[in-house]
Amino acid sequence: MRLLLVEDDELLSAPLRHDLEQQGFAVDLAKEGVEAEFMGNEIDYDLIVLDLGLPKRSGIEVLQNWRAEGNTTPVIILTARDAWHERVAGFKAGADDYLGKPFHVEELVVRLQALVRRSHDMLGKGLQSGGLALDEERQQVVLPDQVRLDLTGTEFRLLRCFMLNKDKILSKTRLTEHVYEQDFDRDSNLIEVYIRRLRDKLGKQVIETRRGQGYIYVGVER
Amino acid sequence: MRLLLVEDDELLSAPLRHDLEQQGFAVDLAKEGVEAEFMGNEIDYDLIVLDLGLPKRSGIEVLQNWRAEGNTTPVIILTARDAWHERVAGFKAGADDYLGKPFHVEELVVRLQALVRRSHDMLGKGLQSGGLALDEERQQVVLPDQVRLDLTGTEFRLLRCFMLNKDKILSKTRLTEHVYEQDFDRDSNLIEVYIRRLRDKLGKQVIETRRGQGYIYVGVER
DNA sequence: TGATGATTTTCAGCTTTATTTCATCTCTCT
DNA sequence: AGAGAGATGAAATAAAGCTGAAAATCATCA
Repeated sequence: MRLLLVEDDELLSAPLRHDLEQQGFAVDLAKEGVEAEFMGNEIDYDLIVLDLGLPKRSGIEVLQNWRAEGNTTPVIILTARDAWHERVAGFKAGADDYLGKPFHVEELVVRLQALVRRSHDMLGKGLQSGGLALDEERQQVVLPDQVRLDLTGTEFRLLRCFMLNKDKILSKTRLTEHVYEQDFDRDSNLIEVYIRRLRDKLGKQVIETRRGQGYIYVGVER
Repeated sequence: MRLLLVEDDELLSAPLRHDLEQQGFAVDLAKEGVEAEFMGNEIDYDLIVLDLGLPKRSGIEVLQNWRAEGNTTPVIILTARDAWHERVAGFKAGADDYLGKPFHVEELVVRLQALVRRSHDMLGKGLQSGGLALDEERQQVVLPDQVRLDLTGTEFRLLRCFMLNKDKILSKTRLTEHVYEQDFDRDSNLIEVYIRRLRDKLGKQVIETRRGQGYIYVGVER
């Protein structure tokens, strides 16, 4: 899955790139508009993540030029959380989706996967893993017997993180980083509390404890 | 933009499907009448392209059954160039447009886009969703028992937005964008106020709250 | 134009729910 | 047994949403 990331801010692009690669994308990085336009046209990407607000050439313009060239690669744009006009302009220019900054990497990944699925016409619902399915639309988890449970925002993000990393150990710090924006390192047992809530809702065995290392999502057994 | 293509001739459907997908439609294919009828009723398509002259069940019959079910998805029918009687029958059965075979794909795409626009902008006859119907003329909502309620302009726009997106979470910002043009003062509880008014008129359960996410229209229960 | 009624918008206090903290308990490893 | 890591339940805090009423706006018509 080849992806072009257009982002001028190194502070943002470096970790983002890392996370996306973690998720299995082959990431190319373009740091400014002209370069982005060239790469987007030359290479056949599966996806493009475009940060609006580039220095030289505006992201909108780059996108317009791609579309004018007949390039139909799915594009998701990143905008400031409240820049409504940018989004509209983005859609008009041919964007397929947008995401407001700041965002959780998981959220971006989910949107990207949705875009890929859409563009491949592989209609499918949400993320499925270990016998559970996530319904992003309604922020619910679907159990094997089709029963749906409501989750709170934090519970949902945490569970998504687990489901994206089934059978992998996730340290508490890693989980904290993914569930909460940015830093956040207060010494608190938040993760423990939410692990408990998830276990209450999904069953105790779904998330195992690896003492001293973290937690691991093993899914529900049949 | 989700589209159902009902076409039994593989030689025609395969390239057509490809072209439509190229144009940005998510295409589902039904190869014969019974299947088509089922899919059209189960899935909430934006458009249906229906080839008359299916083997088992006639396309006309399928269309009639959809309409009988209250399904108002825009339907464009494909007929032989000279079969004017089929066209008449098609319109009587509730088709929104027709196209004679053979045709250029571009022509079909243009008609489809026009149809979408028409159905989204004006919804001429009346949108039906979740047991409620809208009377655009009189700006009223029609309850399952045929009782009519007057709505104010804002209430009406808001409800229409919900009915077009049944069972989907709509965030307050998204709703604001639909109900009010352009940008808008962000910190105001207008949406909450109008949600309340709608609930007062339609019943509390019709619109559910997904705290932190938005609202979701689930229709009236039977 | 100015009065009237309808509709839209604002506001402040209230209720509900989610998040976070905290104190205490339990387990496991040495 | 003791120390560290995690679990648990309850309580405090902070958000998000709800509500009723009043103020502002708009439309209509005499």
